[in-house]
Amino acid sequence: MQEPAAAPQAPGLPAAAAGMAEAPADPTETDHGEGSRVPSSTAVTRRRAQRPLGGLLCLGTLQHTWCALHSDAQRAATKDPGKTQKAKASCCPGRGPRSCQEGPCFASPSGFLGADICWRQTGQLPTGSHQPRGPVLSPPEEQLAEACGTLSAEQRPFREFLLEPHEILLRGVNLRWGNRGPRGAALPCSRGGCLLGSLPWTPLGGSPSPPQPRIDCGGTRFSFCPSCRPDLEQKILQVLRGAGSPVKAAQLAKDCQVPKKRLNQVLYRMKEEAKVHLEGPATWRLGEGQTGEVVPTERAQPCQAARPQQEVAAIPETPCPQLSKRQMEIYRFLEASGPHKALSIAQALGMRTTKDVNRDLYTLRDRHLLNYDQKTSAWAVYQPENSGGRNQSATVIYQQNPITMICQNGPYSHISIENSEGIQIGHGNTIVRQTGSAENGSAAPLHLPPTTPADASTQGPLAGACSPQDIRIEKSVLRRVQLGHGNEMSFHSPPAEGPAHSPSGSPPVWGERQEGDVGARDPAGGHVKILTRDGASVPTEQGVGHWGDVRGGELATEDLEARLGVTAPGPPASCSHTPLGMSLFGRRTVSATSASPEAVFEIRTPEPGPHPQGDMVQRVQITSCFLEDTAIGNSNRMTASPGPAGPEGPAGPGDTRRDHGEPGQDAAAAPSGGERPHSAGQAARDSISTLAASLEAVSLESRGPETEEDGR
Amino acid sequence: MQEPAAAPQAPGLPAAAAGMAEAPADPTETDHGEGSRVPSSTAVTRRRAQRPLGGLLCLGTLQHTWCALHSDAQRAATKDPGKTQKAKASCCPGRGPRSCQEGPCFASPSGFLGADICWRQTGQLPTGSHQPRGPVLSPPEEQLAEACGTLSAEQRPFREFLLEPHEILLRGVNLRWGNRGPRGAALPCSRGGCLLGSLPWTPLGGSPSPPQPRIDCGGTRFSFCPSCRPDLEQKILQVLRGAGSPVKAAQLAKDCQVPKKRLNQVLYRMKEEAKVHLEGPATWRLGEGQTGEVVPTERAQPCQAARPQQEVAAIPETPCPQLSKRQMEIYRFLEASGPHKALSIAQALGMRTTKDVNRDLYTLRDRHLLNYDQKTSAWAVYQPENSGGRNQSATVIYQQNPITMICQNGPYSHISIENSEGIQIGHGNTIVRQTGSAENGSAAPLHLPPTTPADASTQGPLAGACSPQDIRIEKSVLRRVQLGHGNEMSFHSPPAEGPAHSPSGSPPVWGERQEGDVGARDPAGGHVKILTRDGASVPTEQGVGHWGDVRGGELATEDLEARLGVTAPGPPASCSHTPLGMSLFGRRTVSATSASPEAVFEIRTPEPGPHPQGDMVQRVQITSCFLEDTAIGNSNRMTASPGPAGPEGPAGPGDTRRDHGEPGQDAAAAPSGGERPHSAGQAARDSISTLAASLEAVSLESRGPETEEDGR
DNA sequence: TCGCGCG
DNA sequence: TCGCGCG
Repeated sequence: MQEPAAAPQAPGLPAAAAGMAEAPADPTETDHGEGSRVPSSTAVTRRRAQRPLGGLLCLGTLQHTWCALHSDAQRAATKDPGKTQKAKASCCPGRGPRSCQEGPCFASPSGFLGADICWRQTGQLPTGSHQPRGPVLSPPEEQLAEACGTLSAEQRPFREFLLEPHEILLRGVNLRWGNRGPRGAALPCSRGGCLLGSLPWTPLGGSPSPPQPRIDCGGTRFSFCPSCRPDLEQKILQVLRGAGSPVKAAQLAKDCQVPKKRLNQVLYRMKEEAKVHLEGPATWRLGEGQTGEVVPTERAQPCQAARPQQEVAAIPETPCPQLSKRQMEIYRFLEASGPHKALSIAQALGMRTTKDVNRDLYTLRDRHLLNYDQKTSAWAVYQPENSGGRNQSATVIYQQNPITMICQNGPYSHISIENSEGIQIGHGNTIVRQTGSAENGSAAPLHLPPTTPADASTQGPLAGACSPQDIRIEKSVLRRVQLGHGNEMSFHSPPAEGPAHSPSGSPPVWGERQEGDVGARDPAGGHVKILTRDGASVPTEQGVGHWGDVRGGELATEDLEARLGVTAPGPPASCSHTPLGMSLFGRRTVSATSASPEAVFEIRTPEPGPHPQGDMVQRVQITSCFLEDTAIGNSNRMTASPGPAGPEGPAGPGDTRRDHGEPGQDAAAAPSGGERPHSAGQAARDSISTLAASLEAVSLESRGPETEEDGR
Repeated sequence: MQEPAAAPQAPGLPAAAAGMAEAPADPTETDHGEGSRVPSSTAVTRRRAQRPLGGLLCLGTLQHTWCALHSDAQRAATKDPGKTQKAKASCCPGRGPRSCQEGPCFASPSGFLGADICWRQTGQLPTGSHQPRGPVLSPPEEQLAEACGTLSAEQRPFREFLLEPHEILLRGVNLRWGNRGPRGAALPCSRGGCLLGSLPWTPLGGSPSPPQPRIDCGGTRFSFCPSCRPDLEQKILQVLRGAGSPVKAAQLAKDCQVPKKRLNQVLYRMKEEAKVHLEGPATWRLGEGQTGEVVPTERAQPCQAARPQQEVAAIPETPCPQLSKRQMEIYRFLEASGPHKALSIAQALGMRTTKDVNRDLYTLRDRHLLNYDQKTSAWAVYQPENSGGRNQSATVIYQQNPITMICQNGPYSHISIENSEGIQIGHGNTIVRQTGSAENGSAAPLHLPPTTPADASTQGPLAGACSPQDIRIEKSVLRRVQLGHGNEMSFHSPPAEGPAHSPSGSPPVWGERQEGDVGARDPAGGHVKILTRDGASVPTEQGVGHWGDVRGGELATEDLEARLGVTAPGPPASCSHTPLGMSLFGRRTVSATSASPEAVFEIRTPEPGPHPQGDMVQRVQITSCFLEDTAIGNSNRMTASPGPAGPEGPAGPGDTRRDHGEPGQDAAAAPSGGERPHSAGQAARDSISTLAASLEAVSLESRGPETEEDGR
């Protein structure tokens, strides 16, 4: 299931995506003067830039990414030490690009700050056996390196894949904050702030004349959101010192790169503190006692010195009035751990009574960052109900863990996933993984506890209780993914080797392709639409292809096809004029013209109400993905058993089979033979049939690019 | 083309939707004591409530509607009198609900102001022949009546269709401003301002203790957005007069119910004009020559007194279950009039002190319905900052004109359209309409000037210049619609009669249906996805039906089908197992189970850049629509010629054929025979072939509900 | 011109 | 304290 640690050069997908073990980076490539370990498992999570302006980033469209803790995961983690727990790591979470104007910036209690998901290990690791593919524990160095966008040797070929010009890599990057940096170098600031980064390949231009706090690492320089710069006071003093004579406010604002209003706010406060003196109208000089020592906030970081300043971020100046540290902690705690009463919050943050937090709680509520539920007396991160539709609550998963459980805790949640494995999206899902022994021993099984009856009871058809979903999956390798509600996943075998595991060959590149790129594989989807109740159609187009000859050889093409469930059930849909690809995955070489393959699953479950427009909609859009063991739908069940036939059978300690006496849709969807050990192919078919049953019917249609209809 | 004026009872669609001529309303139904003509052509445009709370409206999702001037239209109108010109009719255009906080409010040059699109005829009308189906010129009476939401006799049956509980009718209504009102009554103001209104079924309630400018009509009371009140100058003078002594600015702001900033803006301008004098710091008195006359601004409108409030819809007073009536009033007031301080709110709602409203205000804030700005002490409807990309700039078109030209001036503009006719969406489009004589003479041709070369020059493939579009069309009758960029529309025949023209039969109801609803027609779409370049697929599902036996008989089913373009070009896509419906329209009777038919066109045009994900996307979603003469795509051309063979040929004075020497996609898309007169069917095919050519290929796939694939 | 920080 | 309109 995991790459040999000794095969660092092995191409393929980014390690985290492919579930590879970390490989030592090529020193010539990754030595940034840091000596910090560059994680080869950097699974870069992106959110597409809403609107590129002139080919450059349009920061105005970015949104903060955030993620909420899956309550089940939390519960499980509470019960079972040794589980990974998703920690909160958000910069102005849940708010838009303008949020820095008003909103707070957060740092995690541990000092981490960023937009992606951190993982925190609670309890003990599985003894010795745990070998994270991603930085499960997010070691500071790795975290930083990842945030810097450093690519390891084997990742470098995928840079175009990982980071494309029109896409945003990170909004708030995950940089440690107030902790020790690489090699123990102190990072510039200890206070919360908004840290934004430019990407190496998307220089926003502008010469970095005024020195500003930044962190350079791996060719990427991250700049503070100027208005948030926690060192503004120091910066002012520095400028005044350097000038030697009074400085006009306008000039100060320029030098400090903050709006004049924000500058004045600080200046006048400093004036009260006699740190500066208002020499004349809008003219400032140092206060009387102010002379000497420069607070070392702007020293270049170690990695910076060694590296030319190639990339300078021209980040718009946006004021960012900050929350207090306490408020940030509260917010982040609630964000990560769900609703809590005031007392619990206080205690969780090391305080004693509600008085210690109430003021902050209400302040946060007044700013619409928290919500207070009178019924339960619980405080929770406020999630706007209407969220402006789907795009609001975009959840970008920084896949660092082999198994991600995502709970969409708001209506119209939007999840964007790449290169994940073992994913369940929906409500009431359970996942049981009995990983067989990996090929080379570098990967150790990660045991998740068996599904408890309580868990199983939540898995019924949840149409009424579920909220619309908008899920986009792009350019990803997904293994063992379940989308929908009430799914159940149980696999006991390592996933078949996909392109990510290819020990040789070219990396998959989904961007622009060069012809003759022999050996490159382009997993291509198609336009797919699946509807329940009203029937289902799964059209695809020319992008559909096959990765049939998978290197691992474990799965035949048919198996792969079956796993998506587009062919297995019933008579296969076919259209007369298409080079029909019945599989959404499989390896093949495609031409450069096969851009924008896309698959959209739209699962509509009409609500009980009278109006059809009230349908619960689950929209799943899959683009250029490699899918394996994927179930899309409601109340599905996935059981991928043997594989390399580990000692534990599918009905082993982690047996999670559903109660087949359960009436209704679920029972119908559950194949009778689901529990028996199967061959890999058989297991795949089972999983797929479950899917298909739930979806009622699936059909596929596709056209080839060469089939042109000229409109006459 | 239009209903006989003598058949007012004729059901069918709302008149504007069907292009009906106005029919005299049944006096017993429509006599509101006004004598003002009630336009039967009120096409109600709605925006669906983002999230109903408890099945009721969630007002928190409302947004201002806005529209920006189409530069091309403006330019053309400047050159060519006689053209309809889209007047700038924006309330704080391009800005959100909070825009009134900061931005100016605009009035159209002609004095129209509102959130919807106003039309202004420049030049001369076609002599005598002009009989608007909608108020082409937006006559004041109609404009006002429509804004009031009055429904005519024949519209009343469709009220449920027009106004559904979960949907918002209007955010900002289109009321004339500074022009004469119904029966020539002067409307309050002559300057730009923001006029927002509540609807009859959502009375603002409360007694208007502090007299404020408003317009009452048809049971609806419209209140000025105080901050925008165009009579602020008069109000200031009035207050200063009444005071007799200098007045502090703070007091003035209170009395005038405007923020001090806005007050000062006016005051200092008036000071320049010597109308007021700055007596001391923030202390004002009348200017030297200022004494006397009061401008009559606040008289109630005539229609209020005489009109019984029969049209009050059965919408609960409190849209949100837990909100009190008072809270609703507060919310709606702030929603309509922008941020206000508590005192202003209290006064606006007929109370006296902040104590009267503070409790509700804070309650609403705690529920994240309102926001309190400490800096300004202002309360405002809380709008989450990032409200999610696309939905932010929602443009709701209040269709009042047979021809609407919409320019999406922002990225990710979202347009929601219903029951329109002659629509072009995109950039650089032109529309030429040579309506032939209608069947009953009630409809007269509306001549639009021929396309100027300058216009045509803007119609090239505009992929690079266009921004993504997200267009949803629901439950609409669309005739002569072009979606895309650079389209050209030219039709010389009246549209075929659709369901809207049915002289008998039931009105189309797209909501819940009762079985046995014989004669009712349910235009059903399907899931459609059209892609360019990468090929195109048009899957539909069982909702696809036929309106084949159109009453007018002018168009055969095939023609209708062809006009959508799913069948005409190339070999029709077909799948083996489907009761394939190749037409997205056509009349048929459907069962109650055929909910949620939907058509989604997604037109991707890869940007010049190397990466396909940077594609410009035009997403068009069509649900339950009757489509006719519809072109979707880029740089298409529509020419629907003869019909009742009017004297003007298709190449008449309005000849707008494109330059076929134009290279590239456009030329390819233009059929060679496009300029010759055709039979209706041929013309339709032409239009469709153009579409299809531009779309490269279209395929269709669909499944019937009875075809079940059980997943094995 | 402008100083503006303002709550 | 506050005058603030400011672009």
